[in-house]
Amino acid sequence: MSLGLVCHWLEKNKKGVYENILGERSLQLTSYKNNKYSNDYINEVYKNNIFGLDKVLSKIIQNNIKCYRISSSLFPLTDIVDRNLWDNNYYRSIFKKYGDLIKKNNIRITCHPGQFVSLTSLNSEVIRNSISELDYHAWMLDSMELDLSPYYAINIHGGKRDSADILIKNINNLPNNIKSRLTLENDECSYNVLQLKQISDLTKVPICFDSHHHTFNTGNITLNNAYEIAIKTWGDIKPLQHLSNTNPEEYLTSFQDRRKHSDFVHYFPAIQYEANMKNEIDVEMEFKMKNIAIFDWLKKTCNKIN
DNA sequence: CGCAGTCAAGGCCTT
DNA sequence: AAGGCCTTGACTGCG
Repeated sequence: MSLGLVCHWLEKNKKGVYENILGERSLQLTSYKNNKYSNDYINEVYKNNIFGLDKVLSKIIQNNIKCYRISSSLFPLTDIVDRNLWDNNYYRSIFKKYGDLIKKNNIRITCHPGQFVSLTSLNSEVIRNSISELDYHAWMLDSMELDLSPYYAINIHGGKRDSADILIKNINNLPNNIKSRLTLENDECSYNVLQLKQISDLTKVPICFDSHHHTFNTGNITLNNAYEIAIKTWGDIKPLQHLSNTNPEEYLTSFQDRRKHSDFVHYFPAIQYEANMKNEIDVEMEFKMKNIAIFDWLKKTCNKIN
């Protein structure tokens, strides 16, 4: 199934409340600075999270899901803790095992580092932190021995608007294990598909088309046109795209309500839907209800056909 | 145990 | 000026 799952797999707990089976734990900077975390404690959190990933991988294999975005917070505070706490042979070997499983089952793995990755900031510290964050994601993919290709995407946004020159320069200076996997996603405010196209032409970084974001920042081109432009940046590689929806009841309210992602699928642009049905593109399903939303959608479309 | 307030980070839009 | 949102809610302290 080329509908992609994003990070979490939800299941009902004993109380009937949906929970992420990954059981991801995090660390807080303030507590870290106050020496509340021993190395053992940090290691315990990392171990908990990496074994949580094993549970999710089992689920997606059982359910024939072929595209999965790995959570960016398996190893919290990577850029602050002693690097050896996460970049070591033990965790490498576990990721290697996951990589074998992933390749055996033909699963596409992607990552999407957070909004704090900005390669266009005017603050050099922000650029440094961004590269450090990207390095961590590339390390994960390297440890899984996944190809240096945007098929295994490290997907980011453009950051600060009107900074194409800075973005191109900083992308071209990235280490190869980051750059060769990088993809650029159109966003609601700063970079639409047309703007990314120019950057893509000069960096060879393909465009991860987000149909929801496009509706906020069209660049005066149609969704179908934007779709086609993005598709062409991928060459022979199967394009990666995103789908999310506005909650129907919030359709006419404020910008910030409309940009929020709905729990379930309400609509799927025809051009994306058809390409996905033909298995020409992978579509990551950015719905709050995760796997539940994917299967709810499949059930609904089945009912339509029958 | 449940609950409320809080949490590292960028950049944008709304109010 | 401050709050909310995005990717991905979880942690902490209090009663």
